[in-house]
Amino acid sequence: MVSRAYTDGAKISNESRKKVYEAAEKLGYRVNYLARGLQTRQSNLVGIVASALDTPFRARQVKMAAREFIRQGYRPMLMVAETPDEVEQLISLLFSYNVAGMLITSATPSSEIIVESNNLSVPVVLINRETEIVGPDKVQIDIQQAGKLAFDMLIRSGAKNLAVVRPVSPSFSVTGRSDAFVQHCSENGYSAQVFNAASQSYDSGFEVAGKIGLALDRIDGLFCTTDLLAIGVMDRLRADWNVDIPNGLQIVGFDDIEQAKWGSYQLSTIRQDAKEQACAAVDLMLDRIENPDRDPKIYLQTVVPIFRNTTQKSQ
Amino acid sequence: MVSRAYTDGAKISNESRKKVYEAAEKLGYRVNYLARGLQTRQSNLVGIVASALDTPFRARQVKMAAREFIRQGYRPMLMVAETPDEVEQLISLLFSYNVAGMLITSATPSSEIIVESNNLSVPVVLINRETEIVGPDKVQIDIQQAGKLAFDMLIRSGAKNLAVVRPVSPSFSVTGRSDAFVQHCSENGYSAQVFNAASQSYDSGFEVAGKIGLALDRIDGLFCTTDLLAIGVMDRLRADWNVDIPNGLQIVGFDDIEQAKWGSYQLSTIRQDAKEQACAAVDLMLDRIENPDRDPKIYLQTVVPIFRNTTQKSQ
DNA sequence: ATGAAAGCGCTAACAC
DNA sequence: GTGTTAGCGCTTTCAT
Repeated sequence: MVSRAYTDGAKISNESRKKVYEAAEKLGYRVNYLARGLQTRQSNLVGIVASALDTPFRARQVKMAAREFIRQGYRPMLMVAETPDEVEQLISLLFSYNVAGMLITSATPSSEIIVESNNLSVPVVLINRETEIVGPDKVQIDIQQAGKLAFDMLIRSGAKNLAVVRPVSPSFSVTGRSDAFVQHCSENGYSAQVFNAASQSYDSGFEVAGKIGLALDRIDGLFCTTDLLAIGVMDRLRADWNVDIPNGLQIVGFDDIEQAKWGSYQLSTIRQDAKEQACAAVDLMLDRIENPDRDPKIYLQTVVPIFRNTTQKSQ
Repeated sequence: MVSRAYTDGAKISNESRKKVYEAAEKLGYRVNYLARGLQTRQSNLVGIVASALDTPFRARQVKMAAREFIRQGYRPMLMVAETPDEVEQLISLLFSYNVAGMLITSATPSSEIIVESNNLSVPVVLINRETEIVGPDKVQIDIQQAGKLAFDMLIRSGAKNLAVVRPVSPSFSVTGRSDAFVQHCSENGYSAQVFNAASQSYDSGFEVAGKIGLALDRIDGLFCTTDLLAIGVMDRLRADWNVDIPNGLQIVGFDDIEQAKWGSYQLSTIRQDAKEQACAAVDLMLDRIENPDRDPKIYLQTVVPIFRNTTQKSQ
């Protein structure tokens, strides 16, 4: 009886429904969605597994994903995991909550856990992660395009001697765009010096800039694979080597985080749209929920050039 | 039988337990925590209601809270709300998921919803929000101490003519610390000019710096109520007025976000520890869950001075 | 349109 | 230590 009042399209008179609502109001009654889910055998809980949540790009990505999930009637549980081990554990936990799906934007989970998600048939979508295991849908930037774009931006702005800064630890998206850049350079008859940074962070950029400073006479165009790296590099290069950017060195970053616009940097960069990414990911998941047996899809995201003041005006 | 295998301290032989586990492994069985919660009438779901998740300080705060919840065996649902209306809606939603409690770090919810949470007896903890309604536990910075500290830092560094930048829209924590600063100035025989910024953001800082630039001859010490404001102010003041910081103007920020350390800023600031804040909040909530009838508590957080390069060395 | 009963996956309580 | 049963809050089905 009460149940029908809260079920759309159930057979109940408006009169009764109104009565139920009034009584509910008085008693502070709420439908228990968890119990409902038990019966209907579906859940509108989803999981978001993320690392480095306090990093500008990731924060934006997660915010957008959470909003979109909520907008679509799903409730995201937030799992923040830094290490691969943690990722595994938390994913495993999510299984026990009967999540309708999960979105992963952190370390890539191991193949076993992906297999498990296949068996339990909970949809997984990976953002900017690579894995050979089939099953999960994926949202990825077009790393080839990204590499080409970085090359084009620097060359068209007049740079001739190229270099790239990338984190040491391999990652589909970040070292991937570096590789694509290098490859594109050599295909076009340029060589690119590569600098390895410890991670993707500002600090790593600041640190590796020590090495870049030493090589300044052989470089006039630098692709930094994340904006944070770029900003760290800029700060160090200006402070310790008094480098004039863009006249002494041109820099292109990647991500287009909020800070790239800041007056001290005005970084020319390549934007990956966090909102588009997040929405694509939840769309894929919802689509998979409706249609569990379809083949895995990849949403390939196009990346766009943003010219600010760390590159020279192209003629 | 199966149930006992997964219940700590249940009467079951190790042998049986092992058998159950093995069978579970083979079948891919998982305990359904939602169903368990239905029976035990308790849930380890909690809600985190946050706005401006893509802002450095908030991102860190939410990350820490989520991690701490997970560590303690709770599962946070993330609700991102920008407007007060959204906050209400999402809180209301959370009630239907039988959350064990909720942590709010966004616009302050209206009193009705607080009353409702009291009635449903779901613990609420507010971070840096004020409300006259009793019920919720609170974690707050000590705004009096904050105001005094900002004053002391500037005065001890040799500033004589003080000013403060604050967002127009009143907020317990942010305009509160501004008010405390102004009050503390006047108690000590100083006057403080106040500049109103549109919001707490970098852009607002950048914008209001237009007005500050005009008043530069009457100011040598500036308290910016958030680091983002401070950074925006610095960028504009350097670019358009060529101000020498700290020799021409000393600046103290608030929060100690990651970017405050960056080479271009090296902002002297007042740190509120996001991790401490988050942990205090979840502690309060868990304590309230165990002891639902205790009186509301306030955790008053002490704030600490960080001297970098936007203030002069005190003698 | 309404009432009654069964059952979702689980635990608690009571027998043995 | 183990088997059985009732019931958490809900929806669904089958009567009425």
